Amino acid sequence: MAKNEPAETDIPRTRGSGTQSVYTILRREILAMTLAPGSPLDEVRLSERFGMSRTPIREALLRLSADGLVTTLPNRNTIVATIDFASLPPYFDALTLMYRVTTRGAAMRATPQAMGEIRKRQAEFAAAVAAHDAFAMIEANREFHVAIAELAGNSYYTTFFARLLDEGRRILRLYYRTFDDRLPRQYVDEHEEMIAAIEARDVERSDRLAIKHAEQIVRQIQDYIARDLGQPIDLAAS
Amino acid sequence: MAKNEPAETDIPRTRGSGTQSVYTILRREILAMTLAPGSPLDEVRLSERFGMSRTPIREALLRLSADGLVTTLPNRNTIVATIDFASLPPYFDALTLMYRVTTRGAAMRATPQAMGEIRKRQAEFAAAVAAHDAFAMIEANREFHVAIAELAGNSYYTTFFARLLDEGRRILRLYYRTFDDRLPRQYVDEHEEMIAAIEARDVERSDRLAIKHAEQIVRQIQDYIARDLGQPIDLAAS
DNA sequence: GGGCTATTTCCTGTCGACAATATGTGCAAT
DNA sequence: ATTGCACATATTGTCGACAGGAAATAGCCC
Repeated sequence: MAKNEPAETDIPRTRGSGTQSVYTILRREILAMTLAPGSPLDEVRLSERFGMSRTPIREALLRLSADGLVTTLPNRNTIVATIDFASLPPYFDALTLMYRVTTRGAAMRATPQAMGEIRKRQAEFAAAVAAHDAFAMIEANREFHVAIAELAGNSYYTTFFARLLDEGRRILRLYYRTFDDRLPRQYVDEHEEMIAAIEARDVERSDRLAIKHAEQIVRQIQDYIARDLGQPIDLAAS
Repeated sequence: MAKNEPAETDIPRTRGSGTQSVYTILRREILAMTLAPGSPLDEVRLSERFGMSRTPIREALLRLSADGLVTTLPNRNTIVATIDFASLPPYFDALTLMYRVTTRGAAMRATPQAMGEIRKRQAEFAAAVAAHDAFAMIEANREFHVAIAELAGNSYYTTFFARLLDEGRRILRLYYRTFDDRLPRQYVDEHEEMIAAIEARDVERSDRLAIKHAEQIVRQIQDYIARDLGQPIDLAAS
């Protein structure tokens, strides 16, 4: 890399936007796995990259740390949070529960006009699947479920669920990396069923669909992990 | 206040402990309602109080902001987060759900030695009730339920639940302020029942007790709010 | 040559200062 | 008296610099 690499933004940014933009960019890169888990995040290097002082960088890292996306090693450095496969079963439990609670809640409060946002997200999801764009699909999936959670109208659930879904984005990214373009049309159909059940205000059916949807995802990822861990380890590489 | 008020700590603190201690102290004061909701938190004044520069103060405030305990008004100041009574119903929903999930989970994984921590917390809770110490009781109650959540072994639930319980501490503080020393022995008994059900690994009974316990708390606080809002407002005070 | 210790180096934690912005205040005009 | 604008003030957002710790390196003793 050249010595005087121009910073990411040379236009003088507005006051207060520094932390925000760094946070948003790093967050996106972490979730997209552009920044691999465990990668060191050097404050000085980041400040050079973004063309600002270390202070806004530090604040962005602090926010990421609160989100659980990075780990701060005191007096040493900050690294991208690693993915702990041991805690996947609890993760799936929590995810399933939130799928259920938010879908049930949405079914209880569904109104015709409130379905618009959800349908829009579903359309984006379907488009991403059709375009074989795994990244866009994962993002649209998150937005779809968050939209349902917002309809349910409990901000505690929405916040917690959004966090779980974000954490899951990295795992899904690992998962879909293995079969790049064969994205599951099945999820699109399941989403459609959920929309129908919510719109019909059928709470119990929504609940069953949420469970089914969650089980689907959990099973697929567990299969992937089992397959992956079953593969012979290349001892020579160490 | 004197001009050269000595700072809270004059001993030179160890590197990295600045942010941590400020965070801990402010957090405690906010949860104990020593710092009233809406109180302004001035960085300069805090830096004078704690005898350190604004930087560690800012980082502590940032962490509190991530916890939802303070609200940052951009380019203006930071205030202690207000209590939004409108969002109490969703809060109670979430709290009840987490009571249930963690108690069920604990009942599924109960082992004789794992009950020790829970019993210890319950003893502290009972002692606080006997001593008519509302603050200690609220804190012990939180620790009791977090201990159950930890036995359940799902860190996602534990984290979320702990956050909910913390947020509830301020509401409970409002509540118990009204009848200072008449602390409900009833909760002690309910806790005992829960311990027994968990130890017996009776999941369904644990669940029922969790629901009952949650309903109890919700009802009492709702009564309190209804009573409070029903009281005539002293217009002269404005 | 190997293990222990001193030194160096890199990076973070903290500091004081400056710049930008929002609120409050005073004045003038209607 | 009230509204609008300019100014003053207070508080945050950002910066560059320095100091303290931990890992990496070099030196020393065996």
